[in-house]
Amino acid sequence: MWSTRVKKEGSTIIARFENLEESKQQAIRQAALAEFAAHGYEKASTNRIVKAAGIGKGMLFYYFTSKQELYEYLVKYSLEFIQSRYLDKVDAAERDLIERLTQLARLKMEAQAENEEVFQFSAVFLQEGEAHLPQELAANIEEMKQAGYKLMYEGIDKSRFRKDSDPDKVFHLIRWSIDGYQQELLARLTGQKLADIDFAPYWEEFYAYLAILKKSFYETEEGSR
Amino acid sequence: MWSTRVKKEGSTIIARFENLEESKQQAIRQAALAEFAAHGYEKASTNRIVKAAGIGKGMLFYYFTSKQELYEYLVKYSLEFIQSRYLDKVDAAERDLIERLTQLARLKMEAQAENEEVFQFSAVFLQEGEAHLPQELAANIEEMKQAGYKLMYEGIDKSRFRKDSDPDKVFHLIRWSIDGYQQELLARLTGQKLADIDFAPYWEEFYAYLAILKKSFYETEEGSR
DNA sequence: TTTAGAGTTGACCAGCGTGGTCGAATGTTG
DNA sequence: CAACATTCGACCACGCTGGTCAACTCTAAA
Repeated sequence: MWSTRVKKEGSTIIARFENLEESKQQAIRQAALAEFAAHGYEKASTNRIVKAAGIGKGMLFYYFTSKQELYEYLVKYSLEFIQSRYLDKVDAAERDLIERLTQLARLKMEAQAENEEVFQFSAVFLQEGEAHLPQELAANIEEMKQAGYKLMYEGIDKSRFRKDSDPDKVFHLIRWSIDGYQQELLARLTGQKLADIDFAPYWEEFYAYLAILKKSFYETEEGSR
Repeated sequence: MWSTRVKKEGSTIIARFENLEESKQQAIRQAALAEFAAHGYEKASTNRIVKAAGIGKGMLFYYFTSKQELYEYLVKYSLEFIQSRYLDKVDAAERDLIERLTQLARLKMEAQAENEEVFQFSAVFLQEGEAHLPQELAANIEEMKQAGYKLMYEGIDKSRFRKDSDPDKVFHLIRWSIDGYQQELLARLTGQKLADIDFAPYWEEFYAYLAILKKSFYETEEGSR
């Protein structure tokens, strides 16, 4: 049936994995992502991965030739996930800083609720750097970093900020404030499954903070007064 | 000479360590702090510690009966260090939030420059929780957490904030802003020895941010206008 | 000079967890 | 039936673990 790719000459061993039912792929991926996220490359254990994934040891090395290849696959997968489920959704035409950051926060939250492990794992491979990775993948990581950077810093209309202060500094103060709220919220929510949480009350709280930020850092609309 | 404590009945094995020359104690302590900070309790290696400290394997277990005891000693040491070199120096009578946070930031920076490893290690044992620790020490950790919390949240005069916004929210926004600057500065400075850095320009930059915060979040002094 | 004992070393130990292999068992397909 | 893909976990060699200990040096008192 779907065995075409496997039978062909030049089929990669990894194709065996990609032709698995999605639910099984997902189980293995999540187990592996969580393991690497928790321990980093060197100290991650393939034994713990297979146990958590509910498969025999042999299968992991039937799907992937080595721990290394598994890791590379996960990096590639995470990169694609973050790009398509998060970065691509951002409207770069939004020139208002608070609107932009709110969008970033909301989309990231949604993507994170969809697959928490990917984001935890990405923190690991961003920190571990090029070690254990072919240069091509390392370049892809750098690209994604750049893309994220642009989404955060580029095309913002700083003329809306209060005129009596350095707009670059105001920019950062707003960014830090929103980051701070996000971080603290995430800390408050540790232990719970993100996907199960009703975020409505938190968004309300968040908007109250934004209102204060606008009042404090934006030029008032009514000229003098 | 200083062998009195060792010869006495009831002398602890750890006294051998405490009677060493300070420089040697320091070498061992720093090596161990760095190792535990980098790897956590379980994955920290006593072999790497002795190598980094420049002593033979045997000596570590001559000074400390076990890895566990070494860990407990380091926790105790770090607690005392942070208390005496940081928390105790804070002037809790300062009721202005920005002044208080500035003080906190400055004192923490100074203490961190004095012994970076202690702070990195403290992040580890705060996260690892009570595991590997006698309840008495765990209680001490909790005390220090509380003390830190009070220094950050207690006795602040929120009446100075702009009247048109929820003072608790303004409080947090200011806190996040200052935290954000501190974190970003620390990130910018990774790799350099904190102790070697001339912080003067950074403090200047910091004060520029504070001026904006005051202008934006504090009630203006000149009544109406 | 002898000697007791503190200080110091690193080879060594049993044990465990590692990434990876493989023969055998079990589908699945023709 | 045969051919082949899939699945398993016992097994392997190995590296590193926390901890021990016989041997050695150093110091200082007798």
